[in-house]
Amino acid sequence: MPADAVPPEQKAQIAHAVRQALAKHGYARLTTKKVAAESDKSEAGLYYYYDSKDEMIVAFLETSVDYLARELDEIAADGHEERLRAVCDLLLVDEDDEAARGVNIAVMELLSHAPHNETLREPLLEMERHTLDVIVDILQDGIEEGVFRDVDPEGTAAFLLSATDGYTGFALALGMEGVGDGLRDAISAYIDSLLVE
Amino acid sequence: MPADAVPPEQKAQIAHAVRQALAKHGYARLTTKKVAAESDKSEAGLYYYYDSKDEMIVAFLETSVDYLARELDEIAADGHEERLRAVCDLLLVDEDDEAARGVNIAVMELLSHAPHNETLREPLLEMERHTLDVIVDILQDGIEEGVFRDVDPEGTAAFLLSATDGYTGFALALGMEGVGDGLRDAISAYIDSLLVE
DNA sequence: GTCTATACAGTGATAGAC
DNA sequence: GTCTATCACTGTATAGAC
Repeated sequence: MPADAVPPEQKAQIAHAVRQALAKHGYARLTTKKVAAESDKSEAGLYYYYDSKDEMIVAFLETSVDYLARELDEIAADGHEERLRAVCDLLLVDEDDEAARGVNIAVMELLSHAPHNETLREPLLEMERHTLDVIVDILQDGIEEGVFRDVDPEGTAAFLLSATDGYTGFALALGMEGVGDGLRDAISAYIDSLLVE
Repeated sequence: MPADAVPPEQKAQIAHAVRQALAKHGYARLTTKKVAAESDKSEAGLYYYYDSKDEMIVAFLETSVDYLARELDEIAADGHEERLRAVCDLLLVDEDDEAARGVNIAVMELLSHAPHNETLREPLLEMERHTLDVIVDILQDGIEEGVFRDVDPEGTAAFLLSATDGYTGFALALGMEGVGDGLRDAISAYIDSLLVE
């Protein structure tokens, strides 16, 4: 079946199973058998809807992109400064949130494998690109309205997104305890430094 | 053979082959056949020295830890500010350096898989821990000597390391062109903000 | 649509010749 | 020490019954 013809309900179910399996086993050890085990279907049942394992992962990624975009969109914060803080807070995964941690680390693994897998690259690129754009927009608006200093929005956004992504990749994945709090404070202080006096 | 009994010359050769294979194929698609293809040995030849594929990867990681530690140690820079800038410059891989890029992305992938692979976790933890300590030391010394403001060294170091790691994971792996320059400038400006007036 | 059974291509690791 | 040959197993994907 063409991937875009999969019924939404089935797509959501399979994406969820991929999500669970990825969080449990990581991408390198992900198998269709493990995805099936997390779903209410057999392996063959999955292949009725998707033609390959990669397409199932793409379904998960597309669902994640939508979810993250909605989360970012629904942030209720007054003013550009508070919005920026809220976005960073959202992206800096709580190390005690077991589920979110596993999924975030898995996405990091997919990201690192993107150079070798064209199929996964596109949805991942859209995910990062969109998040980056959200931050850039906040910065631009804030600069125009005199909230933030006249910094380069693109570079500053890349800095913040790199830091939140990197935190997942090195501190969360390795279980470095205590790093998160200091990092949160440092990012908060950095945002302070972006404000006009 | 116990891993610590492998002759240094053989360890270096195998580590190099793992390095090449990882850069070409990534961790998720790494096979002993591909490692052998990058070396002057057969698959069985590799197993004469190491008892498992994971041990070969650990050999690569240990070699990388040593190499990075030496690079950090050999940085010739006057003063704490310049040292900090040099370290960040070293950690922010040049996107045009094909070889370094591939290896760095592969390490990121290993990092993301660490939660699911105990064997790899230890050398990776040491790698990140050591780099973090180097940055913390520079910051502490600089603060004592009145070069840097009285910031939290741990949090600030975590911020910088997260940013450089994250850059590899999201911008380099996805081939986001142009992000690197803006990020470099933003980090440079951040380091400016750490200095006393 | 969903299942069981299975084809078929690797994969990690070993045996045994040299 | 290094190789060729091979084994047991797992992985993706498909066939065909229901």
